[in-house]
Amino acid sequence: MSQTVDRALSILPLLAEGPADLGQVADRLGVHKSTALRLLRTLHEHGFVYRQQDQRYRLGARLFALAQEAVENLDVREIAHPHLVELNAQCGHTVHLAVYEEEEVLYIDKVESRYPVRMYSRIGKPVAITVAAVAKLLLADLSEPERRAIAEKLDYPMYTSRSVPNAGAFLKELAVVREQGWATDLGGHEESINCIGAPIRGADGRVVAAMSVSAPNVVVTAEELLTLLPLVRRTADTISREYSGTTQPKKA
Amino acid sequence: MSQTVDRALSILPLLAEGPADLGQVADRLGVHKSTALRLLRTLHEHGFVYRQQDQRYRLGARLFALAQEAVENLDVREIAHPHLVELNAQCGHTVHLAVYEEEEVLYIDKVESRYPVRMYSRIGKPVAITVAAVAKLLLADLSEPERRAIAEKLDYPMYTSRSVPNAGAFLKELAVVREQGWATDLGGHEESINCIGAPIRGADGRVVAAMSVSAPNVVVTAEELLTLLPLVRRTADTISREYSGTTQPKKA
DNA sequence: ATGGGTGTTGCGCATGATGCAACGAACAGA
DNA sequence: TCTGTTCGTTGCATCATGCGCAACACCCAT
Repeated sequence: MSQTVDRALSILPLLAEGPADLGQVADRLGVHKSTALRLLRTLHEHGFVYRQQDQRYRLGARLFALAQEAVENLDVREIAHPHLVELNAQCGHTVHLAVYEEEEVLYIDKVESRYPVRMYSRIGKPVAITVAAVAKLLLADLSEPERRAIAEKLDYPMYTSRSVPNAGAFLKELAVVREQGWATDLGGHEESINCIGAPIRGADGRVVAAMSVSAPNVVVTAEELLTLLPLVRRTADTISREYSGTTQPKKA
Repeated sequence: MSQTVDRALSILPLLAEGPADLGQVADRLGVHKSTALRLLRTLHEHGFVYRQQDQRYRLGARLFALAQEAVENLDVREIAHPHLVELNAQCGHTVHLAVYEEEEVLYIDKVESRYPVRMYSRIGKPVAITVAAVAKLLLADLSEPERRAIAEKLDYPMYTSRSVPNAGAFLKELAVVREQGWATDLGGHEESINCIGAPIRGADGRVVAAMSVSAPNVVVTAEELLTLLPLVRRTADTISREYSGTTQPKKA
């Protein structure tokens, strides 16, 4: 791995937190100012970094453009979106779509609840991987050795008393999810929020994405939420069919 | 500028065109395969590229996550403020900046008039949503069903005889604003105060904020205020450009 | 003037990025 | 099964390149 590139790339997440001046960047990278300057200049030439009048740097438009293309390459999102909206119209709760990539689970789409009480989640943000229903669905589809490898590597923060506590419990949960074809998170992330999810599969049967419906206790109980399971699974299946059925969007 | 970083960054736009294998990347970069491999590995470690099953590389979802985070931390106010001050210096009137959030329009910045007669408004305070120019601009950008939903939910207090009286009139007004790209409030909130506003847009063209200039009749007439429209729009556009990070000018 | 805070430049040194060549794995055809 | 091709990967010797330093330029306060 290349040291120079490594440093340059480390600048980007740092700037995502907010604008920073040369000194701050150099400090956080642990390099000399002149080094940071050279890196920033290179990033700047490629449009990944923008320099505002006060000379501070922030992320540039090019990055946003690339991100746009990156997400367009995830064509599940495009196909799924209208169905997520429709599901939200039917049940009123928050709907999420997530994918697994590089040992992380990321939300890539979200339709907000119609109820005033909303949950905090951010598309593009890594998911609480040990408890979220979508994470369980995505990991459950990995091969047994992969599942084990990841399960052992993870931390198991006890967000609540009902969070998955350790690798053993997690693997057991994944086995259940794998078997039954759907997943829940009953207060494992936030005490008062329940969640049910279903997998979206590609033509080869592999899970390519997962979706979930979340709602706080104060709106519906866990049991009531579970009555939505058939609807959620039906929606996921519809998306799966459309995703694997239609022509390949790949160009020659 | 750093050669290594330069090459690494050049890979990303290349991958945006579609997945590519090691050989293709090396060729297009004009470097040896081993070099390309090292660069790709570094990009991979940072999650900027993703390796699919067939070993080909494509852009990683991490890019999307990064951009998402950056957008959230982007502070319109910070960027807009100096421009608002300058506009105030040029015209002397009160300048407002507002955003739409959770079915409310909030003032988030204000530069006071240089004239002794000031208007009452407070940063952080909800705006008179049915009449203020900034509110019209922000709501006009919502989707048609959203606009209608909100219009129906609102109250239409008759602050003055020229206040917008009902949902129908409001929706009609929003259509006009949407079409012409600017908005006014001529005595709709307080009898003697007029106001013109323009939208500030993000990289995707969506309206992220709105700004306005307000002045009482006793200082300038409505017609005189309207002569400031080009200046206001120009300022808003400048802020939009800066906010979305569009900077070609390779500074000399 | 003076000092502390920036960002910028030129330079000599050695680190670290480079291309090569050899290797391994997967595949296809004979 | 063998043989040739085409991938990705690794170790290594070479030297280009990125490195930190120190000096400089600039802006603002005092």
